Amino acid sequence: MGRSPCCEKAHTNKGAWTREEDEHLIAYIQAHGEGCWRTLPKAAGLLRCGKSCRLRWINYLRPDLKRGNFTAEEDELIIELHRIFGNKWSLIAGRLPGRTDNEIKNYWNTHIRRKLLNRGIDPSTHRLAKEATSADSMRSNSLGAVSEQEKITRAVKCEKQEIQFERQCQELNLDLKICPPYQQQSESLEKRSTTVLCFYCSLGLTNNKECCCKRNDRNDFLGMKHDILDCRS
DNA sequence: AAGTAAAACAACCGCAAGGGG
DNA sequence: TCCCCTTGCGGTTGTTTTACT
Repeated sequence: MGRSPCCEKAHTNKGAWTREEDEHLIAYIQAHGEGCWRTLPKAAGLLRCGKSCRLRWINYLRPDLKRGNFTAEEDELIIELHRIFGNKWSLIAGRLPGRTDNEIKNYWNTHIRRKLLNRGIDPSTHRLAKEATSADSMRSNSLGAVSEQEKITRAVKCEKQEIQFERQCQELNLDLKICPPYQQQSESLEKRSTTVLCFYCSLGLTNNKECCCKRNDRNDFLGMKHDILDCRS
């Protein structure tokens, strides 16, 4: 006795959704809201698995989705967020209104990866490919015919590179606590909530010289307002 | 115009987390 | 506390579209 399958595979459709199925799903969710995905297909008269319905709704049918090409600013934002979060597509999607994790993931794999590679940047580490290669080889090479003194020298060099990288990360404000980072006590919430962030401040690059918003509050890390991390804003 | 390769997009699958009984 | 169920996530695969020869 294992757990029951998520759906009766013999009686469910697979593959591309038809217009009719889309209409059924939209109509049902508009009437009843998003609820139990497991029971939804039957209730909506769909021969689909609940997971499939959920995916279809979230990725393509939701009314708040933004279709169309990614802008250059969205590109850069995705790159910065990926540097912070890694392959946490849902977290990244949470900072890009109207975009889904699946959409971003596909876009990353088909466009941005290549774009970074063309820039000589390793997409997985966000470091210069040469730099990453030499750092890695320095680590792996330690078994070769290298003197103890040389090993120490290389280790120190590696350490320095890592410290430098960490400093760069710190500039991004990686404090991922639920509460926002340090805030000036004198600021009022009203004032903060109406401030529009520039691209750099929205990423937590609070001291970036490219900052153009010149606002007083530079602590609304990734759009966190009023002490709440709104991942699906 | 036809065939092929590459790119882009859509959907599925398996797993893990969290909640409730 | 444990077990089961549901949901959500990330990786992967399959299909369609576009570009090129």
